[in-house]
Amino acid sequence: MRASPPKEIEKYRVDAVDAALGVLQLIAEAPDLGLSEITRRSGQSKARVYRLLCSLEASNFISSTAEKRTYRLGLAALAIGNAAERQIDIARIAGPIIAKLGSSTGETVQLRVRDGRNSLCVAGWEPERAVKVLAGIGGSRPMHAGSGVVLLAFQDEAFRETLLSEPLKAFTERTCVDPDRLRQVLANVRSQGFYVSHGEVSPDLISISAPVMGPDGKIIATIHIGAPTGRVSESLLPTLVETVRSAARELSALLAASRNPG
Amino acid sequence: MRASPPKEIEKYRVDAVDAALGVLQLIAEAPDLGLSEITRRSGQSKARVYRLLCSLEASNFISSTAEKRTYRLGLAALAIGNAAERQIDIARIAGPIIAKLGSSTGETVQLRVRDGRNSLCVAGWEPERAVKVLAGIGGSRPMHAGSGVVLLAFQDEAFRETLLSEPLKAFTERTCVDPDRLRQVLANVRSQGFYVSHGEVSPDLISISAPVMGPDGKIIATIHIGAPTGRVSESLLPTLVETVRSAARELSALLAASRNPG
DNA sequence: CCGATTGGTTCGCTAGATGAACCAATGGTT
DNA sequence: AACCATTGGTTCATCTAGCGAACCAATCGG
Repeated sequence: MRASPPKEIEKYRVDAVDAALGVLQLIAEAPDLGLSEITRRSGQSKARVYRLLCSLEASNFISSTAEKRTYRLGLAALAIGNAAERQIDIARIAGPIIAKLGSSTGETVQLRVRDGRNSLCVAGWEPERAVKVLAGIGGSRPMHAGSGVVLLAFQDEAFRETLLSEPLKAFTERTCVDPDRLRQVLANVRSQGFYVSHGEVSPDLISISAPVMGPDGKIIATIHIGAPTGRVSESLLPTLVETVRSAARELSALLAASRNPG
Repeated sequence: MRASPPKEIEKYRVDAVDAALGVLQLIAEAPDLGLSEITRRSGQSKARVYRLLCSLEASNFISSTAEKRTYRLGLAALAIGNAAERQIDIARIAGPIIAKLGSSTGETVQLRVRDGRNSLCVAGWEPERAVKVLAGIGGSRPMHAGSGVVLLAFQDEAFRETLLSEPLKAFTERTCVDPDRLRQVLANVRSQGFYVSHGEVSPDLISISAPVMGPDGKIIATIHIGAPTGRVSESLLPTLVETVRSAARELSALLAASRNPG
């Protein structure tokens, strides 16, 4: 069977399916919208959106609240998500390590992977404290800020450059949006093997990230802890960095082991 | 706007979308199958399945392992699932109550709702013990066995009868598959307000379930604890039953409160 | 009381999805 | 090593199924 000639996924896509999945993701991001609003945001025709909604609803991927005629995710979406958690190696294997890192540091932990040009949180852990960072599992954002920087640092140069050549969104005034400075930062991350971010994603938030590498030397994910700046003193930092790095190494090793069964 | 005339969801369904969602669910249940096997199981034509797979993959709902040409759920599925967990009232609100019930009894907890003619686990909790029942979040099975009995007991009579009129699958030799006896059991559950199941779903497993009711008197879910039979002595049972029932009542109240905001 | 907007429905047209047939590559069997 | 069944992937003429414009009745806000 043909091994390498790249199969042409793009040219076989079924338009109706793409549109439906788009609507589904729209509803995931913005629940409780009505037909008209969904139509507007999706840029499709109303009749089409309505039909897609019917199909999605009939399969229980979405459900419409009885009277208000407004849509949100349904039970099938729940089921799919939980199946995904079991099927996706990294989410499953990382679980225990994330929990350990969390309870030993007492701070929120996130595991993020590249999803297209975004950084997506695939697993997380939250401490039982009044003040904490939200884990936001399933959340997605550009990878040029916060722990995403680590993810970006270890991508192919080509990918990095195309991403740097586009306008970069500033989340706070501390977000680095200058390509040249960012290039410097990325080089630093590559040589040091970790990254500490101060208020780049939201003010008063500090995060410490380290890369999870595959046996082929490619990056798989970033693991990081996030804490309110007040809780991370200058003296505490080095210990935390080492704790995060060792968790990242441990996860890298476990993943490598799982790929070569036996 | 028309209030009651039932909108005709069925007749607007888009075939390609239905087929795609079917394939997606197939992959959720049985990951790591190849094109041919998926084609066989879905009963569609190979070309169609291939196109659907392309669309699903392009949107990251599934991903194909590089060389083995085999498919499993992708990152978008994860993201959707986590969004669903946040959007679906019952899954979100039940979280703390489930955890409390779990840690106070030391046994696995499940919250199950009706999904079509099945009972679907929407949330769960597992103890940190060597021997325990699996939570199986996202799992689905017929509702005539185990805690599903409670779900069935409080459905409309019409629904109950149509379900009873069909052949009932026996999971173990203790599963009740006789319509008449089952009718008796259901009546009992309705009058007592709880149900204790011994090895109906799998041997050596006991479960104690109570219904979560809506303000309209309709059933919303069942909450139950599941334990190895050996850990539940005759003398312990009454206390456990009361603990489960009170958790169910608490959840019912919380849900009622959330529906009438303010 | 009115105009704007909502969710839902109809219908004729044709773009686009469809399935049968085909291909090359692979792997187990003899 | 020659075989055959099976795999993942591709093509193309056919015709159906999805399409959007237009429409409807029910609400809502003012």
